[in-house]
Amino acid sequence: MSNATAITPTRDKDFPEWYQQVVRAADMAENSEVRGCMVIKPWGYGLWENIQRQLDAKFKATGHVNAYFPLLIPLSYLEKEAQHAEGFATECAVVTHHRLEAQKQPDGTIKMIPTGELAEPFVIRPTSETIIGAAFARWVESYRDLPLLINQWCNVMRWEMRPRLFLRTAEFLWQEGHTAHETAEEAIEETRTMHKVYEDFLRDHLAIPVIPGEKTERERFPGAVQTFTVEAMVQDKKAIQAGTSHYLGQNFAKAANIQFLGRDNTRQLAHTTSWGVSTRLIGTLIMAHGDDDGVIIPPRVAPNQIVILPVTPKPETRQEVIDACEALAQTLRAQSFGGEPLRVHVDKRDLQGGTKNWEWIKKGVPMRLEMGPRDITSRSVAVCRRDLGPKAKEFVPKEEFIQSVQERLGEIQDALLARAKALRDANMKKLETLEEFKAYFAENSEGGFALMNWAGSSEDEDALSKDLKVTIRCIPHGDQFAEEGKCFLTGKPSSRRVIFARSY
RNA sequence: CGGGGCGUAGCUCAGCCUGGUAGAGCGCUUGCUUUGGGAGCAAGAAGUCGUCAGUUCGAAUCUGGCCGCCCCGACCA
Repeated sequence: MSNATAITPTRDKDFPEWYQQVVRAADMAENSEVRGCMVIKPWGYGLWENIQRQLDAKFKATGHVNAYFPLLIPLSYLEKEAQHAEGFATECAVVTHHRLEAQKQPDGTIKMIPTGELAEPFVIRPTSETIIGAAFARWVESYRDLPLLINQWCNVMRWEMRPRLFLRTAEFLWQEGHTAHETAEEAIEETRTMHKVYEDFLRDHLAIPVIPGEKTERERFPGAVQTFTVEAMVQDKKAIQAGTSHYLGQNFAKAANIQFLGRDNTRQLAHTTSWGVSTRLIGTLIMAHGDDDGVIIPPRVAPNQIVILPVTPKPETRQEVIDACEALAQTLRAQSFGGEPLRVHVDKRDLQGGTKNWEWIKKGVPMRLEMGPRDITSRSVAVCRRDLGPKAKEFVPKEEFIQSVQERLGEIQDALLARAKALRDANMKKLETLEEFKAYFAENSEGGFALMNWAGSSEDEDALSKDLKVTIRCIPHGDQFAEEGKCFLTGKPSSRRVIFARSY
């Protein structure tokens, strides 16, 4: 093959199409016969399992426990919180029947006809605030029952108009944390804690730098009092919301009647929160780190961190090479990275070396090792780092490699974070006027994160969104965004810059 | 839900305008050659041309209904 890159088109040529091709080339997922629903293949699911396990440990460390709630939500539950109901109304799958009747057709085939209409339809959960709220109402009687700190790993369904693998599918996997607290302060504290957990996880595990901040009213979760978000920038300079945590006030407690007898012997409504990340993280990771040869997975979450490719030019030495590779794999598996045993795979398939090599490049394995007869003799391995070019290869004495493997994986992890951070910082710009703003987000311009002093209304936001397809991604936390100035649209005084960007 | 396009082998598509029941590339299988490398040559397997109906001696090709998918908008973790 003479292709300069493994993926066509390249990122520059057509980013959305590149994304689709990368997912396919990495064999992570495919569209299924069910509209909007994907099949997550082992390589993609393995990544999800690692994300899941590592995040779960962080949830446990912050005092949460896992539980599981029904997939189906009584329609009436959704009617209890008006804003929430409206927010999800247009994307709900509804279950109306509970049995089928087989009808024989004249041509001998069978048609299944739904019968047994339900008195009250169920909605397939788009999120579980309402049904978990109902459980909380039963579980909470006294302030002594609080806080309630629950997480659930599950699938949810939102009937999206335009699905895209990992980024927006009708069914997706996620975790949703739901907590109930005695006071507003404590609930807000919980919301901020989880917001921080997401920020840390994205940075330290996925090597994605994010900007933590708060959503404006317009972008807020339906029914929430405050929504916090971590916003990432991907390589086409668009923003993607990578995780959210919501302070729900007493809105859902009121709707579900989560009441407790307080320390002062009066009945009070609980303050609740919810927070979640989804398989969208995988899409974010791909768009943040991928290159024109495919995905690049940060070592901490890679299904395999190291793949060993036996080089077997002659049949008579094949077994010897494979044995040596297996032995090396065993040695490496005894080592750890990020607190977990190294995940090492020996690719013994009887395929051409180049084919296997490119396959793992496209899948984004952080490190590839090649070992052949000559390397056995010289007691060395050929080391290829995925974050460097496909041809970059370093011959390292085997013992030295074993000794330095942690450090080497750490370097890749760090390099990916540094690269993503450099991209984001280079595409974040303070602008002052509406003219500059319009030019920044003009049809053919690159765009990015525009940092703007802002004091506009939701209606102003709406207008900008319709006009330029740009929204306020967040009101960022942190001193570097605090700045006295005038709103670029309304001229009103503003003490903080917000982030505008096009988004996924 | 509006506006446009498309449904032909596992994948990407040609053929349709000018009706005569199927083709290419990639992938797959086998063999030979090659190989520190996504190689070459040869042979082979694989499609009731989305679906239902109409026109016709005859339909992938013309006409209509239905279903599905893709792109552009509104919605979105």
